[in-house]
Amino acid sequence: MDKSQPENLKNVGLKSTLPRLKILGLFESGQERHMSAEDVYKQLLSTGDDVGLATVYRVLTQFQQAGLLVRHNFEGGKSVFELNQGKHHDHIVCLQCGHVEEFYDSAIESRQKKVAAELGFEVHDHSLQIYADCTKAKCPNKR
Amino acid sequence: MDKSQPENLKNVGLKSTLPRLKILGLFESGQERHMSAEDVYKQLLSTGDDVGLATVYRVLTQFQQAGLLVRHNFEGGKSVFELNQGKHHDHIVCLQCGHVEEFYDSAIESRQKKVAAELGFEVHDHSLQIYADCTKAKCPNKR
DNA sequence: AATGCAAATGAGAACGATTATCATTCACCT
DNA sequence: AGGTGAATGATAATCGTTCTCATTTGCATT
Repeated sequence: MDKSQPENLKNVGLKSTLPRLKILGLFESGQERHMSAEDVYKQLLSTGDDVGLATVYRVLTQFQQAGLLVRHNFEGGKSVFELNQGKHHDHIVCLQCGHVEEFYDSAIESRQKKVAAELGFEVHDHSLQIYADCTKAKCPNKR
Repeated sequence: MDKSQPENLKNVGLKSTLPRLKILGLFESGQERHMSAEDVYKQLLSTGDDVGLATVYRVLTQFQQAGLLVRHNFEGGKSVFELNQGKHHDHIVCLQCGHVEEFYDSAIESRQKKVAAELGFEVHDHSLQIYADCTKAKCPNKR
């Protein structure tokens, strides 16, 4: 199984504490790929692995800064995190069910770099979301 | 000059009241293209055209729903609005000074449609922001 | 294995952006 | 001009998130 080795945390300069191991383990379990702080908090509560909400927020931010997680700001105000698996991608978010699908398009990526360069900007990051209705059967069509 | 004709509001089904005319006029004045609710509120205060903050929020949302304004959710939590002038575009946001530059790239647009279609989604909307450092002299490099 | 200490945690207060409530005021029709 | 339902403004409430600070914990050292 996946056991979120303490080494993972040590390697990025974070002391391996119980709350941090539980939170990382939750992302590594692969149950849910995209989770908000609230999602993580409730998930841990439900399994009896209580971690304070403040700690969840702190740890998620630390993990993001350490590069273990990636933060997304979709519509709706709240931040969503996912495990950073190296390969950058963008998202399509279903407006009906909230389901998130990932995609990568090299043409889009390269055009972005070109456009920014032409305007005299040095790109740090970008954020692309497509909001759509997912027409597939698997869409429960319900938030 | 620009006088935000009452007709503009009537046409979209909104009673033309003083607060609404002032807010629309502010966007039409072209002083500042991208403004948050707070920006609008302060701007109106500074010219003595007092409008309650709650009203600013309400009116901005109504204008967005009516299609007069477009709402953007850049990083940083607060919503930013701009006059809807028909032509869609994306944004580059300077992480130093917060300056916003607009761009449109048809290659990016068409690739998005294609990608979504391949994944079985019906696109409603999309949101693309490039976060960068603006290297131009005009950048005050300060938030 | 016991000790010490800085770093991490948790409970709750505080915060910033936004929305809801509700009494008062206004736009507009007759 | 007058009546009425919609719009406004002051304020309370809400939501996601961060801060504060007393207590606990990881872990290196005895």
